[in-house]
Amino acid sequence: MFKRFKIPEATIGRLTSYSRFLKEADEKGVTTVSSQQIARATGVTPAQVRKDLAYFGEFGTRGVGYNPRELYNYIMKILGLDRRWSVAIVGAGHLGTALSLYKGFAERGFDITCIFDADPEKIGKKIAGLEVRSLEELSQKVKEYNVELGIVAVPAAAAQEVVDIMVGAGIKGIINFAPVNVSVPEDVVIRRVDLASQLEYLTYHLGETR
Amino acid sequence: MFKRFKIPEATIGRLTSYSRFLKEADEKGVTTVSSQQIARATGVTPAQVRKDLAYFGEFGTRGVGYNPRELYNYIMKILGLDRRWSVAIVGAGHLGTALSLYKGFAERGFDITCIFDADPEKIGKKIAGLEVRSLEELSQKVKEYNVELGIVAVPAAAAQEVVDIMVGAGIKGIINFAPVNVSVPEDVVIRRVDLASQLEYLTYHLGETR
DNA sequence: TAGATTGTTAATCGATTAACAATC
DNA sequence: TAGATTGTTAATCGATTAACAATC
Repeated sequence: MFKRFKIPEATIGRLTSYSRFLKEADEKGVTTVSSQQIARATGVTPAQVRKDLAYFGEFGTRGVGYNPRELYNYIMKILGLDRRWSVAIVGAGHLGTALSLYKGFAERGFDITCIFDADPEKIGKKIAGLEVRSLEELSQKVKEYNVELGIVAVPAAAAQEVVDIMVGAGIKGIINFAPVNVSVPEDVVIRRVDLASQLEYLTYHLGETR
Repeated sequence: MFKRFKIPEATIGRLTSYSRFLKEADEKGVTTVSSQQIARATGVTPAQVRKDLAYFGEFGTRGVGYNPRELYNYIMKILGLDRRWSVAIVGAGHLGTALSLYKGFAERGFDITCIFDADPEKIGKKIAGLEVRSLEELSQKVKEYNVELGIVAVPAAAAQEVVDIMVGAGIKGIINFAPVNVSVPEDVVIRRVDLASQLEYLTYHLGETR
């Protein structure tokens, strides 16, 4: 879309944090921000900010700075967040339930529209106003709700099978919370979030300072 | 501890995945693995594997390879996982509850030993066999249970205050699930896990392929 | 010894930072 | 115009990969 050449993965993460600062600035009524202000607020260098933005276009005015609202809108467009996304969660256990109820998703444009589980005990129950459905219904509901993104919150042993079903139904982007790597076709984007690994980073760094 | 010079952050993440492969190999009774086998299993180059290990020492035998059990043990030591860690969770909402019940932590040596919440409605309830306690008790319980790591699963507005209490009690490593950046003293390691950002990476990459 | 694989150095690649011309 | 700040190029820094001597 915007991508003309290879963009560092880290740039995308930084754009997210720039956008949060810009939104706040706009809400405060600020009409101009400099790369230095963005940099200070997000903990990077001003050159980094300008370089990150330069990958996608020219959004500022020399000698002046950036308009926070305009730049925010550009970044949201770059990140694909200038519209809402329909998301399915598979796994209605504790984690799946917690994620279904998490308000932060809707705030960033992600609507949890359906929840699935394999356990007959859970099917039919309501979470966040949504009925938990069987995996057999997934394909149909994905079409019905225009689901494009999925979240996997099932045990490791079930993850690959669940992902296959999701991919088969046409889901194009998946977050995997199961502690196992799963494979997907080339055109599907998958990202694994490993909860235990997060703690492992801490213990390594604590050992380091000893 | 092992660190003699600066080690790439990515190396630490890769060590984690090497360790998982090595454990499996050992359990299968394999007595020798090569850097090439480790590389294939974890999706990196053999040179990368050897380089990552070289930061910490010499663990293989030239012409032969590595002993999976030995190398696993070395890596666990490097990561600070050659012992168990006591972890406190603050926030007994849906996410805090899900994390308290998550079995994957104990498997990697992390024992959730106490759970705290500010809400009087939740205090006294039991989650995963543990009583939810008030924040006033945090400092005392941290000492009692030798807590060194903490997980923050509270709303954004409460996160900084909660982190301050944790740091005051002597907790040295924190995972923050609240959607806000919090500050800590230099000697405390903090890592933020932003759930909505995970989905934002997907939408960017989906836009890219359009 | 011949074959294999490590540990390490040198080459390459990529990302960040510094510097500055363009321009408001 | 003078001062400020962008967009971009060049310099630097750091991480990955390739190559190979050491050695089992």
